[in-house]
Amino acid sequence: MISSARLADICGINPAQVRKDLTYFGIVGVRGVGYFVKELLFETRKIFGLDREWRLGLVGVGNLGWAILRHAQFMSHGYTFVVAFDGKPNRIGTRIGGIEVAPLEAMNSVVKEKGVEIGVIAMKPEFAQEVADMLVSAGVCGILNYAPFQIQCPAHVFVESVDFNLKLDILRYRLTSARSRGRRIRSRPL
Amino acid sequence: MISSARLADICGINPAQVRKDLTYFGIVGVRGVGYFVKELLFETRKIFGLDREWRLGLVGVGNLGWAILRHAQFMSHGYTFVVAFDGKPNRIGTRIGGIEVAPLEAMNSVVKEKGVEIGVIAMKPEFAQEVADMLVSAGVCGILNYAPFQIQCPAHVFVESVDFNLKLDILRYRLTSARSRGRRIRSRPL
DNA sequence: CAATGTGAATACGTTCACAGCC
DNA sequence: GGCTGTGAACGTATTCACATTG
Repeated sequence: MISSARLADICGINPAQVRKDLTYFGIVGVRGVGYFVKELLFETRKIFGLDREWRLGLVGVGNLGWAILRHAQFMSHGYTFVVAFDGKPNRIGTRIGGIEVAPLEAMNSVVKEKGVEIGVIAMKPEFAQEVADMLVSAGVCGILNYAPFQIQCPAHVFVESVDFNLKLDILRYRLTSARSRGRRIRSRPL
Repeated sequence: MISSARLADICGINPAQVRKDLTYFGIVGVRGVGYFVKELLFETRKIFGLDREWRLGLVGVGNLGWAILRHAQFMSHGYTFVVAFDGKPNRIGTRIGGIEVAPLEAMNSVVKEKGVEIGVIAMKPEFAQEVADMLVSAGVCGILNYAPFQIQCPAHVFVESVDFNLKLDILRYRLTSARSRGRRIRSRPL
């Protein structure tokens, strides 16, 4: 068993928050004791869709594509890359990490055939929208976009974009504001 | 000039929000007219530390490291990679995109010599902490961590981690909750 | 007793609305 | 007239506090 206090401590949040969140998802504990770890794991995995394997298709097998696949193999949790697509002829037909590299033109049929549910875009930004359109018309229900381009999709397709620069921006902001704060304190100690 | 209404429209938020945020940073507009675009750009760039070049050092020149460098070259905004480090002997001494690859052991001296301010970790998770410690003792003031490992650093060093899986988790959560919501609606139309 | 479940209290972020100014 | 700057109003998220229960 585990208490909300311990969970909160691990996450660095308030115990009441943990309890509120868990009840929101219908997870109840035992008064005076805590929550069943096993139930907690089972339910949270279900909530995040980890109770089944999602079928992913990679688009673009450059450096980034490779890195994503490696990462996926390292910590595969609830998803599998079932196919990869690329535009470069010399890459077609090769296999990376046991996954077949198919031509972009074959996307429509291959997505249906292999049952790809989520498309992962790792292309140059100039092709991102084009590739997204192809994925949508091929019938994926979600897109994970790693290209530095704001892609546009119909409402029924869920899109999440990974911005490589966002965290760097945050870091620079925090570094600059920390410095100017320091300066201000020195000159005007409130 | 540009109005808060137009800025809000572009960002998909409320005009009052834009004005509140801008005044927070001391940016004031002209009543009845709007904000000076030039001033806005100048000030916001300053806020995000884009008014100068940050000197970055890459640690790990595998697929991910390459992808990060490529990305940086593509949209270089306020930062430059001045050096790369790697543990593999066959990579040392080579140059990737005009940047020298130095051995990990040389980090302490090279970071000081080249004036590296932010270290970018693109190593396997098992080496992430070790490399972070090296960067800290070499004197970087910030770390951008791409490895799937929660690194621990002293308080004076700012750390931001890029989680490759977070957005995929969100996507799966949204997809599952959308489906169960749909199911519920069909069986119990409220 | 110890820790949950939850209404009440509080804090916070967002939006409204309008006086003030160009 | 039009748009800013901002106090007040509002809504939502977080935290408190305590009755409740195994």
